[in-house]
Amino acid sequence: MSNINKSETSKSGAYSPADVEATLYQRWDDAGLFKGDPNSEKKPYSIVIPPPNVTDVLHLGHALNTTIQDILIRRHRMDNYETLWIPGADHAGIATQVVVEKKVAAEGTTRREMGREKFLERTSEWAYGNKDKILNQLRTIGCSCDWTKTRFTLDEDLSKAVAKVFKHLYDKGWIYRGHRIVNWCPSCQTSLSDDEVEHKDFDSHLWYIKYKLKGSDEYLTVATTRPETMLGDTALAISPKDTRYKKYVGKTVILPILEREIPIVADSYVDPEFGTGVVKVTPAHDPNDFEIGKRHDLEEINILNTDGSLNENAGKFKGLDRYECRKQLIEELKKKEQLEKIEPHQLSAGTCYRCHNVVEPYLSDQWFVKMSELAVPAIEAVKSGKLKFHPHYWSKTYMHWMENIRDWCISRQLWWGHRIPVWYAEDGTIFISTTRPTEEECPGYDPKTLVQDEDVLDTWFSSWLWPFSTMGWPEKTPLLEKFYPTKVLSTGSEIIFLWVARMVMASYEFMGEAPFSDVYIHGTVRDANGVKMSKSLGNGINPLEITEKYGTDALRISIVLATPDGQDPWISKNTFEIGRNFVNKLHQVSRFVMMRLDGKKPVTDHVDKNDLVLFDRWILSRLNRTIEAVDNAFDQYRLSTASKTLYNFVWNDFCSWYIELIKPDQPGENIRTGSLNVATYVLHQIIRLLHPFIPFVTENIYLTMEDAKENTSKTISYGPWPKPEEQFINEELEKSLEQIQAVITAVRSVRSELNVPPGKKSDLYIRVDDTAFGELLTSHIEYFRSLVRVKNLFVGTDTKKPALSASTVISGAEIFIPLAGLIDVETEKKRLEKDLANLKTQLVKVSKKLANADFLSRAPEDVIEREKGKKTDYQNRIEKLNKNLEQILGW
RNA sequence: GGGCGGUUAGCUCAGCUGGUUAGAGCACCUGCUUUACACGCAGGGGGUCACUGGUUCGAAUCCAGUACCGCCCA
Repeated sequence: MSNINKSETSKSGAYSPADVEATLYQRWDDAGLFKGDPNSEKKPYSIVIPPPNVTDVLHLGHALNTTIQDILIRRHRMDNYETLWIPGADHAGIATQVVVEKKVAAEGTTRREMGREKFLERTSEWAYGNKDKILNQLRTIGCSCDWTKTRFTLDEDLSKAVAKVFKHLYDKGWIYRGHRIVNWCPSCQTSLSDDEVEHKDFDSHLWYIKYKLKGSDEYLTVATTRPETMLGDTALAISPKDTRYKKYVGKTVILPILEREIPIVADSYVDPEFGTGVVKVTPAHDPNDFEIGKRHDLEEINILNTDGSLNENAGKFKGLDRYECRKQLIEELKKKEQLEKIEPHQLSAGTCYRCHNVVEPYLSDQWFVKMSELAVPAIEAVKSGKLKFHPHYWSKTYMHWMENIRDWCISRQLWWGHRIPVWYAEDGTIFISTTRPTEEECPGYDPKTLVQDEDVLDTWFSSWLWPFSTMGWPEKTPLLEKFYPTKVLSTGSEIIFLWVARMVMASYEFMGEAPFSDVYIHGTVRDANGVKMSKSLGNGINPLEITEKYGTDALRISIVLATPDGQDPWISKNTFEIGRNFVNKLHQVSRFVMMRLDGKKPVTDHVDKNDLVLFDRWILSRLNRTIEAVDNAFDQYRLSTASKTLYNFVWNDFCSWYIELIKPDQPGENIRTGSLNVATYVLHQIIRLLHPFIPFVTENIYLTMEDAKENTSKTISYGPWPKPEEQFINEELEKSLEQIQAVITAVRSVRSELNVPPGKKSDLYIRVDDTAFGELLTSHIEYFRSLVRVKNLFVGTDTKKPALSASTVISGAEIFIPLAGLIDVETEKKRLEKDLANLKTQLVKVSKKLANADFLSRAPEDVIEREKGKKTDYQNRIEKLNKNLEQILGW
């Protein structure tokens, strides 16, 4: 013990996690502790990690999310479950390609110049390197993932799953190619699904443009938020109900600048209240206009290149960026007096979730998944309670999305990802295959003439299979057999649609059941001012710096303590002090216990019920209540509550009360053997309960207690997980202890307020209301003598108040401390008057209640009794205080 | 526009089935080299529970509305 503690305790005496953590992690990993065994007889408990994307570096959000998962995994590993936590990463098509394209650009080349193959080589190199980096960072925060099962969405097995799923859905008619308006990111130069678009509000304008009627001086004014799209206008539209414009339907106007003749149509989509009631119709650049165009058989004119610049259909604006075009076009309209006015306007526009540029509605041919039928079992799963969200209200968000589900655009105009397994013959016939079809696979066609789709699939099209593709599906693997479905998915609310919902749908379609029974949604990490932490704002905290400064355990417990169940945590750098302090406290108290054991083998698995004093029975009662509360919190996925419960038990009940009470009066004396055994037992239970939260310090204490630092087969990781034992819970006994605590606190308070030097001891006179309280005190004074600095204790129902003594009144007793020469009459008087005023307020309250006939007739009996008891107690104490005050005034 | 959260001490949060003298941590004030821990110990100050109504013998807690903050969807 002693030499071990030297290495882990710095000069100041504080715990030094750096000396412990890396070694223990290595030890666990080497021992194969994290491996999930599909042949095990134990009940399974599995989790798949929400794969961080390969462009990520570890941030506090990951730390929170993975700590939660590790807590759940470790808790169940201790509780005799066969646990499996599958780690991995996803290839993040858009994000990764953007990163690598930037690097390539810095070298003066482009992906097109490099060619597909070379560019992908380059991307792989970077992505695989970064993937290993971030997964290694998870080890630093103690994650007990089964690293032998690390998966990546582009792995061969997972790619097979993707291809199989594509073919299955295509054959079912649920994957189709559509000519549609999609969200186009001109910066990433790819389509996006609806869920990858983030809507943001912008201060913008409404431009009112005049369209001249053909062969007339009259004109119609149109209000638009995107004036440049007028270059693609192929009609104007009005509401059929709008009498103002009815007469114009069927006539034509001249499109300003391009001078194209376009018709005026009536369509019920038009809101007569918005703008002027006349809208321009641009079928190729607005989803609603696209629908109007279909209804009226309008031409679709695409005016944009893929990079957001104007194409040849824009006339003289060709080649200009969309926003430069807007500027010049407005100037031109002004010159031509075809701009009526400009009004300020709040605009909500979609932006790309990867690069945050404004996306353009863009007409193109893309692959879609039909979602309506996939959603059916996924909706039912939540309705029937097979799938539960924690906190439960997130199920409403999920349901709303599911019930209004729209088809999913899954093709991306990228190179990094799963290439769409579609081959086209010259006549448009389609064959599905990841590799060039063989002659048998395309009868009647020459395989050599087939051309594969250029595009790749949305990354989420591979991650929606994650819970089973990582376990080897479509093969029937032992892993799937043992560990599927998983138990719980832990994630933030922002990917409920993108990922969680889709996993549920895919799992029902391909596995026939939900991928997990519980979804744990944790908060989003914010800085000290409540602003979301983000790379772009630079307000993030690097978890690795925290582990260096405070230790991994401190990072973990702090972040869990700081994250309210179901809410967003606000975290600053000194948030982590709470965890550091707690970890140190635990280390210190275990050091104390070990020192007192003085080399004796500790009893850790039971207590001798025949050798217990009041305090021992009390801490056992508190311990078992704590175990119950912690289990209860775990059942409800309230990890913050669980951690706080343990924090309070350890710091207050165990350290501040129990240990202090069993400490011998004199430094040299031994602790009573029975109590020392209880302390050891309780400490052992504590480190078990805390191990999921702070695995390192608890394992370190365990190994020290077991004297097993050199024995690598020993570990706390396999439990047993403490179970509550009803027999130890005793409310009466807890009440007795509360009475003793009340006396101790009252004496301390008096001494402190009167500035009695802590070293000065005094006698203590206590006049009790009943003899039971008196006996409780006299029989236990030896245990708390040093806590109240008492020389001689005098207790009785008729104990006299000694001269010149301070007094204080608690429920059931009057306490006198003779302090001649230390009492200032004014101070003492003020103290008593303050107490008196307090009690009088309470008495008024309770008296009023008891004077209320309605209360007496309607409130339950026990409540009335309680109130009566309070009244008597207050009156009692007030009377005593008054007497003491009178006496003081006589001094 | 629709939906979902939130509003309790200076700050971050508990307070779950209505009855508590409304709690904790941090911060603040006082004292302390007390036999593990100053990353500590002991004591103390600090709150009209956002607002307005309602239900009830009784509301921080339940209901309705209002205001403000945040998120999601359109």
